[in-house]
Amino acid sequence: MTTVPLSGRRAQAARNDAVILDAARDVFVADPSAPIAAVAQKAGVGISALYRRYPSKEELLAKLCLDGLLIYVGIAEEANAALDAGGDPAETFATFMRRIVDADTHSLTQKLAGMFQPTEEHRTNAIRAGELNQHLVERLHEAQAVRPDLVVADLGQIFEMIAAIRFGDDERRGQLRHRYLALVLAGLLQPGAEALPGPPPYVGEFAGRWDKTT
Amino acid sequence: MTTVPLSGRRAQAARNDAVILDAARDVFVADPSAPIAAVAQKAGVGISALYRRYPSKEELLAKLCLDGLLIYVGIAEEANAALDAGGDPAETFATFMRRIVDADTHSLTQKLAGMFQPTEEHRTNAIRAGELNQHLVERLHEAQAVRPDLVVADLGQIFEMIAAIRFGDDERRGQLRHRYLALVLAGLLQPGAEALPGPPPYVGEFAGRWDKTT
DNA sequence: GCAGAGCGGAACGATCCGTTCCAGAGTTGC
DNA sequence: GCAACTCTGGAACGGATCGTTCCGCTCTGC
Repeated sequence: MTTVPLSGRRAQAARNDAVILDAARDVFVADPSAPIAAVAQKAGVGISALYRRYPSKEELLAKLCLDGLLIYVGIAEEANAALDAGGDPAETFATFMRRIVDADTHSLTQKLAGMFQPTEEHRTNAIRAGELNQHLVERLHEAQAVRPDLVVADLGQIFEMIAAIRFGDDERRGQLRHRYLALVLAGLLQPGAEALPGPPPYVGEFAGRWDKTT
Repeated sequence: MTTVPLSGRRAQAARNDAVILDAARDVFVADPSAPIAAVAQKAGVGISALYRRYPSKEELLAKLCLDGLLIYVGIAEEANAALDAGGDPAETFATFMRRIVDADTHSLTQKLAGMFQPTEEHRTNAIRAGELNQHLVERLHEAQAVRPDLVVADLGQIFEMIAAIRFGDDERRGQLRHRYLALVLAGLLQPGAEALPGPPPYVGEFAGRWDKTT
């Protein structure tokens, strides 16, 4: 980030950097298999402006996904820090879930996984995210803030469920997602609840998502 | 259904009727935009066998969707009947939800809506389903079996969330869906719960889904 | 004024998919 | 036993979509 005010073509180019990335995020969050032309149109630029910055669609998706991972890791770190600092477990957990849902990192990470060759950076951050999740769930169990059969892999499935609410514009979708997140949390924050049916998911079940299929 | 054992080409044709419909249901439930060749392959027949029975992909989808609607209506009618007969509200409701999830009618109705021109039969059954939902929710509120801010349109969103769990084979997917349905029900079956945040969905919000877009 | 960075969008080639078509195999009526 | 017919598998066709390339233009920095 430079504070020097750029002018003319350079300024437009610098603005386009951000505009294109924003448009790409919006478009691919709404539809992971959207054509690249849709991104250009949403950004209000030509296709050349895209290919000048990213050598291929795959690299653009990889960038978006990595951004999503980093956002997730950041929020998860803050939640863990808050817990370790003695914050109220239930409230900290609820805030964590709300922040992840608002950032819609699930649509940037899990939904985009498999559409590009993951880099080492993707892998390390995905592992880091897993560690943070595990730490978080352990703390919640220690504090007996959640139902005893909550498992790390449940988090991903819950985000997947919430992300499936795709109705309406940004604001309405956010409202509805918060509604159902609150409903799920109401089921989750019951330390004395009896066990949910069936074997729980385990993290390894979902690892295959990152394999590029085509 | 005839009890006369058919032989030769007729028998094969009769068998293919069922085989094709089963394959189509499996394929399109797994991926609503799957190519028709995938159905033929899954059914183990040629493409001709499909086009002999349905004049176009659209009509096949319309048939599957109508079947799904009828299944939904049937299950909803039984739930309402059980309630009117004095069955336990919470248990009847849970059973209703479980049966819908198992039948996966959401993947046959909502997910397929918009991919074909709906017929009058689709419309009347969709309306009927809405009436049954409304009646069901009213009974549940009268019995104070569920949280007071549960709304008819919540049912559809919940089915949408559960249907978003698409992992693994049939059995594993069923297990996981039951797990998260149980979690949601745990949040739902709380007559004294405080209100969920944000304005609730209303049925009209989702009506646009049935419009054919292409 | 000019070299070149940055851009818009047409054009290209590959892929996918719904539908049609045809030749052959099995079945039925006579 | 043979012609007519039904049903089938799958190749072939035509249209649509989409990632990528390419060309000509504009504007800027010097």
